[in-house]
Order: sequence, then structure tokens, then C-alpha cells
Amino acid sequence: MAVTIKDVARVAGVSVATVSRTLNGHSNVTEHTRSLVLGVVEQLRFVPSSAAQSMITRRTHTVGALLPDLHGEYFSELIRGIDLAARARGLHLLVSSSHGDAAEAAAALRAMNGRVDGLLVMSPHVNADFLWGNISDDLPAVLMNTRVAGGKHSSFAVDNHGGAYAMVRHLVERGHRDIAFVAGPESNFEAHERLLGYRAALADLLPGSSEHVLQGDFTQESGFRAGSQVVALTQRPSAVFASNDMMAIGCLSALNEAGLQVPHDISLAGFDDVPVSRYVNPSLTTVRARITELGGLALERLASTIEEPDRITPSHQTLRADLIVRQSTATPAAPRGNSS
Amino acid sequence: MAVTIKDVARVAGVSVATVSRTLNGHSNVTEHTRSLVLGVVEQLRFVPSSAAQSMITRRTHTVGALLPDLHGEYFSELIRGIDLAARARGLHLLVSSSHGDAAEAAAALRAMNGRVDGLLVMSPHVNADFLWGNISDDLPAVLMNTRVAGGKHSSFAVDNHGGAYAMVRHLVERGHRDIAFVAGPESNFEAHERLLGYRAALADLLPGSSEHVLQGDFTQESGFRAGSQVVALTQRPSAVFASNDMMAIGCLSALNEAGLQVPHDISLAGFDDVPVSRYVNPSLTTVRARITELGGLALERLASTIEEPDRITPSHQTLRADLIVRQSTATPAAPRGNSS
DNA sequence: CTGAAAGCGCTTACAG
DNA sequence: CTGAAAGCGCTTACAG
Repeated sequence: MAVTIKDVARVAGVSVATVSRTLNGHSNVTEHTRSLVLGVVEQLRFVPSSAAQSMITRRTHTVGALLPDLHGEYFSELIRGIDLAARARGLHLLVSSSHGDAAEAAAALRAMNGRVDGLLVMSPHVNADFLWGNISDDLPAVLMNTRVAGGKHSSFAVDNHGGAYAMVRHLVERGHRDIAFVAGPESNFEAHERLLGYRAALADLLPGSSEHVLQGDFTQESGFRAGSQVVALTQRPSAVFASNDMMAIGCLSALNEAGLQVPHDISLAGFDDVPVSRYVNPSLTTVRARITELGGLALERLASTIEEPDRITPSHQTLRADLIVRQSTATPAAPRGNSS
Repeated sequence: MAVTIKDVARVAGVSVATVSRTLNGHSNVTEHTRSLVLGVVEQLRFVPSSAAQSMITRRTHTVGALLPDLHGEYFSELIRGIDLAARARGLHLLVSSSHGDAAEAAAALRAMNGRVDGLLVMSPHVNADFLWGNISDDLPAVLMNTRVAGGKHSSFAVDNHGGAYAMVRHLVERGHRDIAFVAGPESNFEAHERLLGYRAALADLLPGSSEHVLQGDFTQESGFRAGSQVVALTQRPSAVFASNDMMAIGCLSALNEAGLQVPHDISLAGFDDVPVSRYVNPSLTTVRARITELGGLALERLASTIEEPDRITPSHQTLRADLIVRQSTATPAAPRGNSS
């Protein structure tokens, strides 16, 4: 059986209150008593029951992270950012992911209730209103890249619209006039914002042009398929803007297989700036989504909210999304309208 | 204030025992009482305190995963495998990572004590003996890719030695006689096994040849540096075997920048088969480390051990590591000993 | 089938 | 500075 505070008290010949005070660093304990107790704690290898502690203090020192998915470097970078910040704050991290639909996400959310002091929620489902009904009112929460309905919770987002706009401007400045866009999942808020950024830039910078959207779902496979479609076109665009890096990498693979040289034959761009994008060949022009930073900031904010629920008023911050120009985009070599 | 079981009992006009029985699905509750209680639970939005529950049942329905790092797709795939299996079993997942040294890992381990019903530990530090002193004796644990000292805990590992051996054989069969190896961190058990596999294959298949080891640390950057070193050699090897995919991808980038065509000018191979390795250009010949499967199997095993601590005897399973031949390896074009 | 009561392992006023 | 005792929110024998 596990050793409890009573065992320590008995062996040390003091009361459980004194053991508790010693362990919690209360000042009113004699140095003598202190070292006596600590010795017994050591000897008995006593570890306080965190369940008992959190029951009474109403603190679990744990935060939950509700994520939509776990595929790819995007999420490992996000978790890494959260984990780093959590460790610095002495918080544990409970992750929950891979929720097929809203009902599953809601269930996961409720299951977190009571196990965590606060919640980090990334739910890019366009319609994430179900969240509100499933987060208990007094549980601190911070939203990431989630469509916010105003709301009492702080939120962080990446400037998806601005980033996509900047990428299109970059391509137009390079001389591209026919820019295809590989969209993310239709029900995904971030994907939608990026699409809108593309459209807005097209309208502003290439008035009269028509959009060219290929449907993807943020996976490499869907990027590969989009690339195959591009290859098959008679009126091939001079540039492809995939709305995340994984799709760009899948697309690159399809273009290469078809014998197209990027960026000589066709330019290619992504979004997110996952670490690997710097190392593909050619290195990928993309938009930096500051993933790790996003996770870290959200955690910091959550920690502050947990510590001072009343002092903190909800804030809504949008992180800049910078253009990162690498080798995969260039001036188009051939006049547009080339057929294969 | 949060609503407790007492509130439910009071409103429903029954005892807390009855509420508890209803909620825990005990059969000895009238259908009438049951629906009455459930109605009040619904109405009051009662969620039982998991702290109180786990204090009394000694079950947290949470498992902890202690990981060495979180960089790259390797870890997102691993977490994904664990998360999927955990969800299927109704278990929560507490992750802890980024431990600089043994002391930090030990502290993390102790902090998990009491918060989890069991532990998944991946600690490829060659010297992971500190683990034993910090896992409480009666806490179920399963080790992944950790040097096992026999041990009372079940373990899963990937056949790093065999996989590396198979890769060298593949390269030798393709006609390579000078195969450089990019090693992982020296203190990493897996990295060490892969190195030994390379050496063993060299000794068996290219007797008399000398090894050619470049030091890396499993990061893309270190792979890039190794690639740069290879480029600078006058006696360039005809093939480079990077001991993980991230280093291979970094290496590929360096080779490309130097104007070398893979596999025409030099063959390149990796290890792990992270998803992106299929999509780089050329696609990467590698060894499949079954990462997601590893995580899932380990979780399953842990869950079984938690449920039936006595029925389960420790098992030690090694997963096959299959060679995956893609485009990055080919027959050397030029005779060996070419200088640039 | 249901309730009163003990107890899980802690923390924290309240006394002294 | 230290201890006795109440109480956190549950579950589970034990009675009835």
C-alpha cells in the first residue's frame, strides 16, 4: 500500500498538520522539526496523493489542450510550444485530439472538466459554437485559431487572411498572373480565412482575373492530388499556392513526378513554415504561422487567467504571419498559357 | 460554486449513495429513481469531481507519456498512435517531454506519480537506469525504445539493429562500396543500435572496408551539416545512410545546394519512415520504424497491465523494421573514388 | 432497492 | 510552533 501523510506523521512523531506544513513550505515550522519530517519523507519515499491535494485545493496544476488533429509537424510544433511554456510554469499537460465530429469534441471537453485548471482549445471547425455549451462557465480557457464569437475567453489567432494576401502579392510581384490555390477543408475556419485572403488579393492586385481553386484537406495526399490535377491542365497556372505546407510538399512531389521543375516550370508556395519546409528541395516559400509561439503565448495567457481569474480581462490577439521567401517561387520562365 | 453530489441528492430527494449508484450504473436502482436522478443531474449540469473519484477509487483513468523530445513528425506520429489507442480505451493522456537531462526526467516521472494509472516511457538515453529509482514499484509502466535491464516492465522496441543492417545490405546490393553513416546522439540508445547495425553489416558484407561515420544528433540541421561535410570530401562516398529521416532530409538539402543530384550523383537513405519522407524529392529510401503502431501497442499493453496487474507477465517485443526502397537510392553512376 | 455512516488522504482555520 | 478536528466530494460495505 502506498505510504500516506499519516505514516510520515507517525514515524516522525508529529501531527499530520505539521507534515503538511513542512511539505508546503509554510514558515511556521522549526528548522529541527522540518529536517526531521523531511528525513522521514525521504526515508519512506512519501509522495503526496495529488488526488487528495487537488480535491481540497481545487487545483490540479494541469491544463488540457483540445486539438483537432495530430498529423504532421504543425501539431508537434504546437504541442512543443505549449509543453515548453507549461513546464516553465510547473503545469502538466493533458492532450486530447483526433475528434471526428463536434459531438466527440464536446465529450472530450466535458471529460476534461475537473481534471484541469484550464483549457487550451484549438477548434478550427467553422462552426465551433458547441464549445460554449461544454466548457463550464468558470473554467479558464484560451482559444487558438478558433472563430471567436466575441466571448469571455482570451484568444490567439494567426493572421491567415493577411498571410495569404501577402503570398499572392509576392507571386504577382514576381510576374505571375495565373495563380492556383489549393484550399484546406471547407469546414475549417483557418482554411476559409486563407481562401478569403487569396480572393481578396486577386481582386485587388489582378482585377478581372478569375480564381482557380483546387480542393484539398490539409493532408499531403490531397496536395499530391491537387498537384496531379495541375499537371493535367492544358492551361497550366504559373504558380500554385497551397494553403498549408503539407499540401505544398505533396504537390511538389506530384509536380516532380510529372517532370516539372519548381520553380523554373512552375512556382509553388505553402503556408505555416513547418520546420521541414526549409529542407525540401527546392526550399519552400511560405508564410510563417508562428506555431510554437502561438502555443506558448496561449499557455502563458491561460496560466495568468488561472492565477488571477478576476484581474485578467479577455484579450484577442492576432499574430503577424510573415512571408518567408525561399527557392520555390520565381519569375515565370515561359509566357502564361503554355500547354504541355 | 460547483454543484456536488449532495446538491443532486437534495434536489432529487434521495441519498447521495443512490445518486452515486445511478451514475455508476449499478443495477440495483429502480428505473423510476434512476430517471429521476438523471433528470436532476442533467438539470443541474452535475459533473462528478474526478479528484474525489480518483482519490477513492485509486483510478485516474489517465496515463502518462514521458517522451525525450517533441521535435518533428516522429513524435507527432508517436503521440498520435498513443492518443488513438488511449481514446479507444477511454483513457486520458498526460504528456511530458523536453527533458534536458536525467534529473529533469526523474522529476517529471515523480510528478506523474499519483496523477496517472500507468506510464509510457520512452527514454533512449543510453543510461536510463535512473528510471527504476523514480517509478514507484506498483505503478504499471511500459517502456518504448529504451534499453531494458531485463526488468519487470513490458517493453516495445524497434529492430534498430536489423533495420540498419538491412539498409546497408540494400546499398551494397546496389553496388555501393563506400557508405557513409550519419550517427544520432551518442548517448541515445536507438542511435547506438543503428550504428552497430551499420558496423555489423559493413563487417559482414564489405569485409576489409572501413567505416565512415559522421556525427549528427537526429536534427535536420545536423543532417545538413553532415551533408556539407560529405560534399567537401575529395573521396566522396557513393551513398550516405542517415540514421533518421530528419537528418536525411537535412542532408538532402545540403547535397542539392552543392549541385549534387540524388540518387544520380550520390545515394541517400534515412530511417523511421516519417510521413514526409515519401514526399520529398527524390522520395526517400528508408527503414520503417512503425512509430504509430509502436505507440498504440505500448498503450494497449499498458492498459491491460493496469486492468489486470497480476495476470500480465512482462513481455518484451521487438517490432520488425522493414526496408522501404524509394527513389533516393540507386546504383552508383560513377566508379568509386571520383573526385569533384 | 435505499440510506446512514465510515473513510479515502489531504489542508486549514482554530486553539493553545 | 504544533495539534486536534473539521471538511473537501465522492464510493462502498453494512443494515434494513
